[in-house]
Amino acid sequence: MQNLSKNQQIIFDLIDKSPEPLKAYTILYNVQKKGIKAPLQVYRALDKLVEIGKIHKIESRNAFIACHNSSCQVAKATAFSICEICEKVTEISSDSLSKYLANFKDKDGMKYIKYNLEFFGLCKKCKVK
Amino acid sequence: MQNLSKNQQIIFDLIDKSPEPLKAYTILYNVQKKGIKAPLQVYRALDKLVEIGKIHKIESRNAFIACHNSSCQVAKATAFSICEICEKVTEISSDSLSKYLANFKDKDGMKYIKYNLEFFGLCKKCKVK
DNA sequence: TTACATCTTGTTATATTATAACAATCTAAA
DNA sequence: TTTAGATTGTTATAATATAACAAGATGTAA
Repeated sequence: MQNLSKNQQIIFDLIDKSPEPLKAYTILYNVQKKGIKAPLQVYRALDKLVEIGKIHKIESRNAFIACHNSSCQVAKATAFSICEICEKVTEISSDSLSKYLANFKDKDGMKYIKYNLEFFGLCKKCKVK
Repeated sequence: MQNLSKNQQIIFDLIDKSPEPLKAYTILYNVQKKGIKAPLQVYRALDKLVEIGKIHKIESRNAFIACHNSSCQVAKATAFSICEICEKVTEISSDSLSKYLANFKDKDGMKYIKYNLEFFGLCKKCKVK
């Protein structure tokens, strides 16, 4: 558990308090007043935060959310549900799912400790409408 | 099962015969001699091909591969293994996996018919080296 | 067969996402 | 305290993707 650098902390705080995934350039616009001026400064912090498991990238959306699941910090094994209407993203913490996927063997008998799963559908709210 | 349009067919043929996922601009360079000159022509064909299930997008790589698994054409439920060294991508066709994921319920009891799963690791060849 | 809707194409321009390259500064451990 | 590694700052550019508009092709139902 290492300490975050200045830029990493600024960017993590922003993502952590956001109710929705943030895109790199949205982050940039929001931290310019804190002295972070260039895309690369944002991407470098994002890379590091992803690497140490503090945030995850939602690949299908090119956006980033904070991790609230202590177990995936090591494993880089992530699962999300994404609402196709309101774009709400929720990290899934299911022991059964993570166990199933960690033990899954492909046809060559290969196992994977690293994966990313994105479920798509409608969230509760959008389903009702 | 609809017929493909001219551009869709050209682009599908290229992806289908490629041993590896292709990126949009790689596709563009390879079909310019066939009269497809602009990115948008490529992206439109790709969108359609993804929509009808003839190809899949590898989200973490921004690349496209042909589908060889008839069942996902309808379901849009996809799973891949990706080698982190050689970038080889293989579509996973596992009844057990697809059944598990199709029946998976999140903590709200929600099921998802649509998902994308990307496993990361080393392929057989790269593991040996 | 016509008329209509829908899909597809072509084209230019631009938006969005991400990295290269180089130099300086900070930080923590030996 | 020195030194390796991490972090920062900066400019430029690469890579990925969409907007907007006009025209042509296609099929389908009256």
